[in-house]
Amino acid sequence: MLVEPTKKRSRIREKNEEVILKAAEIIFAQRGFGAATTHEIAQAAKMPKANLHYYFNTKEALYVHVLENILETWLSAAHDFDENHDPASALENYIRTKIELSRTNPYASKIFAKEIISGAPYLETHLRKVINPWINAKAKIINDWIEQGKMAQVDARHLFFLIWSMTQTYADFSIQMSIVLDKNKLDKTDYETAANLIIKMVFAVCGLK
Amino acid sequence: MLVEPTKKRSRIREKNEEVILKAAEIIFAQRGFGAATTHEIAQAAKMPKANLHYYFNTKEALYVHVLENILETWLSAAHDFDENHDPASALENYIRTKIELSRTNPYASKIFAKEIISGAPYLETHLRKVINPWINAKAKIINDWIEQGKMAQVDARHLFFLIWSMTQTYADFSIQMSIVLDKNKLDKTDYETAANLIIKMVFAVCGLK
DNA sequence: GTCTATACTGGGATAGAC
DNA sequence: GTCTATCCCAGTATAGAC
Repeated sequence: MLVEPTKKRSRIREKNEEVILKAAEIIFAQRGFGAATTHEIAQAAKMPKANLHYYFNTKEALYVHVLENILETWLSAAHDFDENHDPASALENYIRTKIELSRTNPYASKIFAKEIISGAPYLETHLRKVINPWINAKAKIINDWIEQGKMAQVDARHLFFLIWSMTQTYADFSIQMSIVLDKNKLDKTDYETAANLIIKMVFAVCGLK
Repeated sequence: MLVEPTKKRSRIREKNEEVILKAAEIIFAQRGFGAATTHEIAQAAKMPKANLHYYFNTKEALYVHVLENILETWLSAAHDFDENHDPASALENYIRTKIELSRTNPYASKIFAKEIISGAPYLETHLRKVINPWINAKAKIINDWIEQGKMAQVDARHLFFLIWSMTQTYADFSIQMSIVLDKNKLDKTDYETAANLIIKMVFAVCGLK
């Protein structure tokens, strides 16, 4: 009688990998890939450094896992920007979702930002394969809306560049903002003020509402 | 008869420090402080690593010099945003200057961005001392304009957060943009499109023009 | 699966000849 | 002022006991 092979990854592996990924996210956000140390990540995960290498062979493999998780969150956030909505509700939903992501998921945004600023060494392939088709589809939707007279003429790609920058800056540059606003941490009101202001600007330039 | 003391820094020191600072800017922008290596900076400056340490004792000292240069450029760019202008020309000038800085000075923007995203470990003091007073003065000018009925009610600080993000994203995220726009490098037209779109959005939300 | 000890490498910094 | 050789530590990764 054969021993049952482990068909699924063990419970304990599942759990530990999650702890490591969560710790890694924080350290990679603070330091970037190159400056992060496995020692510091291990400390944050409250386990010896050797265990990191047991679950993720190399620092690079760990980083790539973290990046992939981020992209997943990213893309699932963009689900209801489609041609079944009107421009106003599609854009408002999208902006509010992105701001909410910046509030609840600042580390992901920071890692992504550093990766792009560095020249996207680990992400360029993904960008070309995944994000490019995504934005092309969205740009087509916007251009259709423009043709149908539902919104004003606007460069769809540059509009997305600006929406991305305005929403993500509330994660990436939050330290600068708390210094300027003289508070320890941005609160929910700040994110609402931001969302409303961004929506107002985008609506105005799109001739909406 | 005494030997004339070297009253000014030698010509050759002047020259070499400049070469090193220029090389360091590029490498720090790509890698961030922690991941940059003095070896790589020395290569970019076409001199042996030891010479770096001769001119700048430590990597940290070199980084701080680079940061200080950036802040200087930054602040001098904001000179003509004052109460002697009308809101429209002040804002338009400021946005065009910032976009032009992103185009001509992308490394500075990237180093600054990574420093802030990392939690501003080397810049927090400067931010509190220099940039905070700056934005408070500008916010006061804007609030005066609002009181005088020259522009619509708007949160001045958040308006600056958004202008900074929209203009600097054309330096920091230019790699992502060239992928999306399917070109090797952004050209002058892209920066003009950006400036015009940003100005349009800002004017709309401020009730200008 | 966990952990200590350690091998090995790369990088910051310096000594000292030129 | 320049440069080679080198010191030394920090960091990735692994061996091997438990």
